[in-house]
Parts: sequence; structure tokens; C-alpha cells
Amino acid sequence: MIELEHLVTLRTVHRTGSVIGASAELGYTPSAVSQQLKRLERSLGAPVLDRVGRGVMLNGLGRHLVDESTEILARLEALEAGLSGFREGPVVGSLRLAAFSTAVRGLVAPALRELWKGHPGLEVTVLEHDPHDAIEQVATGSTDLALVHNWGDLPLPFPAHLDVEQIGTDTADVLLHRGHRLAGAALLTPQDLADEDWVCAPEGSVCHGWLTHMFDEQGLRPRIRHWAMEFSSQIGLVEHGVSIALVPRLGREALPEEIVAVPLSDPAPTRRVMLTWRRSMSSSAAVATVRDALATASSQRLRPELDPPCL
Amino acid sequence: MIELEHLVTLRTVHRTGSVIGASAELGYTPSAVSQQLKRLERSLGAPVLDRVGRGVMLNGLGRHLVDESTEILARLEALEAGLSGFREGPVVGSLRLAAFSTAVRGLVAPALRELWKGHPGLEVTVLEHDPHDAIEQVATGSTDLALVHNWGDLPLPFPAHLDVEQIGTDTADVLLHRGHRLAGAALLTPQDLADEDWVCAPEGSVCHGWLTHMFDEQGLRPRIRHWAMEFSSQIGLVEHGVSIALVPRLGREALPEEIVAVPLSDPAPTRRVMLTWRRSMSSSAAVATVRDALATASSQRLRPELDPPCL
DNA sequence: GGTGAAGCACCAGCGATGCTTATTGCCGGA
DNA sequence: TCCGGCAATAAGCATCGCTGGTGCTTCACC
Repeated sequence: MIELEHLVTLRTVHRTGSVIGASAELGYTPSAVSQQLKRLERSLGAPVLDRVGRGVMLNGLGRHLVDESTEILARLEALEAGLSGFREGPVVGSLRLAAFSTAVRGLVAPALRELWKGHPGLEVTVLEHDPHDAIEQVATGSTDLALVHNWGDLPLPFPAHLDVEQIGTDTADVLLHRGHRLAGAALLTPQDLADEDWVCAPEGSVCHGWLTHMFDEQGLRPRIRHWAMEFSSQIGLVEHGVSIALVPRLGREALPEEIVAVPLSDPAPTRRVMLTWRRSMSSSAAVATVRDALATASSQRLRPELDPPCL
Repeated sequence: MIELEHLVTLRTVHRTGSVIGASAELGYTPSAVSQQLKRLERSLGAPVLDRVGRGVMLNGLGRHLVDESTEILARLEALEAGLSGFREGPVVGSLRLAAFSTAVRGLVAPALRELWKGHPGLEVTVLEHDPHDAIEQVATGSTDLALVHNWGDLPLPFPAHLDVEQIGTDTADVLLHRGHRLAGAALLTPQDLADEDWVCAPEGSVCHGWLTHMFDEQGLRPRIRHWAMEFSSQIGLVEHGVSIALVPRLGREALPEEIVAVPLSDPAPTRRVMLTWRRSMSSSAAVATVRDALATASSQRLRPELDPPCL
């Protein structure tokens, strides 16, 4: 009988494109992966890989195995997930959770603290990832859950075999130096801010996409002069009066004295915070527990009507 | 990840009803089976068996695993079967073939001889079984292929997940001692034979069912005086003039001088010879090869129009 | 109620499995 | 032509998972 572990290894080699990549993901040495593939080939009586250049590539048989095993592995995963109903006692297991950076500090950290207190047998591993990466990772099984976000109505595609749940809404404010000419405003619009120097996350990121999209709607373009991935860096720039920034409330540290946060409108910069997981894991008690914990944390921290724009 | 081997073991325990039974079927010691179940339980974190009396019984979790694993194992089997298209070179593998006794000598033996010559890498294990048992064994996976037969229009139910192919038709003649008053007849009917002493296979067997059914149709009853499973034994009784017998041509040895075979009609005692296998193995090259070999052997030996009633 | 048989679980022993580390072979870029 | 990166192979070693032996529980029979 074909060993499913071998199929998992083969799939990982396929996805990562190399034995080394697969070994890193699976927590083995490259040698172990190579030997597993060798055993798989021996059990099948036919090779699954072509050596091409100094790498490897799946041949027809290998690709066929990857295709056909998808459904089998999903069903096994669903079977295992559904078993939690039979297991009395505390929820146990280990899950990998990918989350975007502000969620890690604003939602995941407090949720994990509560989880750890309530379910010590549940081991959650956190990996910081952008929404696009995170969805990809959940889809391929590299991780189990992903906390992602999406600004406004921008498209964020989820593969069909993932379940998605919105757990909250986050709002961003424009951060201005106290001495800025608009610092006293109660509400601002893109029009007011078109002629400013912005700091923003790099092109391709979700946040950059949203900032430009917000201006697009008005036929404008933000003048992005500085680029910084981390909101802390952006805040630093604002603090010294060299630029303004759009920073979400979730995970935002206390603002320095020199900075004021002003809400925006037309459009209001809100992002939906969503949790996603493979449908085959839907009936897992561990997944349900983490969902609960994150939803609770979200309901405490993502209520725009209670959250003052300026912390 | 749950090991599929463990699930197979659990299923076998479920089917046989005991650890010892499963161990016999799987080729392990009872100790090994017990330890496998223990490992399965540890990996699940919950027991799958209840000790009841001096045996074991699957609990709710165990039964759930059996139910849910059926589809997974079938898909894996189908995956493995479908792999033969990728494997170039000779057909290899091992199959278990259950067959009724006359087929073993009349069809399987010659077919296996040819198979062995043409496909030395294909290992076929033969198990003699009644049609009902054989179908059951294929359905549960205890064996892979079954050669079964069915007299006339009697019902022979096949589970839905089996494929069935008719590979030939066999005819039975009534065997009479040369000195019998009807020995000269060219064709006989049940009416002619109602007042004779029959030898027949035991009640419950397919052959017994057919003999009585043949007479039922005419509102008669055969007078069965002697009981013998083996047709050789029945022929021995006929040879000494103590009874008559209904013996199929397939696998029938050369008849002694003292015996004549007379065809029957109204109804003609014909049986369909059929091959069955799990649908999940349909695309297996090994199965196709064995099918071919049996069909060839059948076409050479099960052609009623060529087969003289008296060999 | 005692005794034997049947069946499963546990323990010790040991070979096989499957990992790691170290080394070799091979290809491509500088 | 050499060097760096990747995969395959060889050797070493821990763990896994089997067998055989033993003990415990249950049931049947006397």
C-alpha cells in the first residue's frame, strides 16, 4: 500500500520545487526526503521524478500522484478533524496560524493568552504572513488557519476549498503631526490629502493597494514619497513631521504626543478582518476553539464605535 | 496523521470480530494486532475498542473510523490500480483469486499456466470458495477477484461496489450408469428423472439449490438420497449404479466407461460463469490481465456448441 | 466452586526501518 | 576551469514494530 507520508512529501517537493525546499518545510534533512522518494518509487516500481539540471521535477506519474492524492488527503484530514467529537475531555492538538502583522500583536497575542489559559493542550504556532501568502499557505496545507484582511471592496480571492469567516472590521486613520495644517480637522477626505507627502508600505502590499485605490476613486493619486513596511517606521516619520500616514487602529501602539489621528471618509478606510481554513478541517474542535478565541478578541478590540481614533 | 495500515487492521478486527481473526487474515500474530490498535488509540487520544467478555468490540469511535475510512481506502486502491498505465514494462503485482471448485481445475489452472508464461511478474494466489463466500470476500477486500457461477435465473446478489463480467456459460448433464433404463436417451427432462435416487451437494450450496429449483418449476421434487460435496464422489456413486447425478461439464474429468452423460432440457441446466472485482480495482493492469487470461480459457473450454456432453 | 480453555494485553528481545551526518557526483554560472 | 549549490549515496544509530512468552480475565463444563 502506498504510504500517505510519501505522497505528502512528494506534494511538498512539487510545491516547493526542490528537495531542499520540501525538507525545510517538512522538518527533515534533504537526505531524508530523497530517501522517502526513493522508497516511494520502489514501492510503485516506477520513478516519479526527473533530474533536470541540478534540481528535480515531477514526471507524469509524479504529477498524477499529486493530483489524485489531493482528494484522499483532504478526506483523511476531514476524518481526523471530525474525530474531536468522540474525544472527551480538553481540546488538544496543534495548529499553525498565519496572520498579518498588526493582527499578530492586536488580536492573536491576546487571543493566544486566553487560549493558553483555557486550553493548555492546544498548541498554536503563529507565522506572520501577508494575506495573499497566508491564503496560499492555508490552501496548500503549509498552515492550518489564516487571519487575513482586506481593504474596502478590493478583491481578495479565496480558493473554493477554503471556508472564510469575517471576525471584525478595522478602521484606519490618517496620522498627522500636531503642527500640521489639518491637524485640527475632525474628518478628512482624500481630496484634502492629495497634496501631501505620504509614507506607505511597498508596492504590491495590501495597504499600498488600498491607499492608491482610495484616491483612485476620486481620480487622484497620493504622492508617496517614503516607503516603509512597518507601521512603527511610518509613525516615526510622521512624528518628525516629514510625512503623513494611513495607519489602522488594530495593533497600533500608543501614539506619541506629537501625532494626532484623524478619521477619514469618502471612502472610509475600513478593512474586513477574516479567518480562513480548509473546509476539510471545519469540524475540528481545535479549529473551532481558535475561531472562538479570535472572535472574542476581535469583539473586544475591533468595535469601531468604541475605539477612539486617537488612542 | 492516522496510519492507514491501522485503519485496515481495525476494519479487519471489526469484520472478523476478534483480534485473533484479524491477525490470521493479516498474517500477523495477535500481539502485533493488539499493539497496532494500541498505537492507533494513542495517536487518536481515545480508545476504539471495548473489551467485552473475552473478546473485543468496536466502540462508537471505532465504528465511525470504519465507516469513514471505507471511501478513503477505496480511493487509494483506485489510485494504485490506475498507476499501472504509467508503469512501462511487464505487468507485475500480486492478486488473490477466489474460485469455485470446478473452475479451479477447469478454468483457473490452465489460465494460470498461460499467465505464468506470459506475465512471470504477476503473482496470483488461488483460494477455493463458494460463490456466496467469494463475493463476500471480494466485497470486504479479503480477496481481489472472484470467479463465481449461478444456475439459470436464480438470484445471486452482488454489492453495488463490485463490477461483474460474464465470461462463459457452463452446462450440466445428468450422469447415468450405462445399464440405467434411460441411458440410451438423447435428451431428458426433470419429469423423466423424478423417480430416481439422486446424489447432490449439501443443502445451502448453489448446486443443490439449482437441482431442487429445476424440479420446482415442474411442481416436482428430486429424491436426494446421497449427499456429497465433490463431483468426483458423486461420479463414484453413479459408476456403481447406486444413484444419478447432475454434473457440470466444466472441470469434469474423463468419465468412466460405465457412465453416460445425457443432456437435459426444460429447463436446460446451464450456469453463467462470472468474474467479479471491486470497482476500485477496475483500472488495474493486473486485474485486466487476469480477466483476459480467464476469458481466453473460458472461450476455449466453455463453448456449449462444441463441448460434447460425453467427454 | 474449582478447573481448563480461549482470548486479549503486556513485556522482553531483536531485526528492520528511517532518520542524521558526512561524502560524493553532477550541473551551471563566473 | 573552478566554485557553489543541489541531489544522491554511504555509514551510523535510534526508534519502531514485529515475534514469542507470560499473565490476566472471562466463560463453560464438571
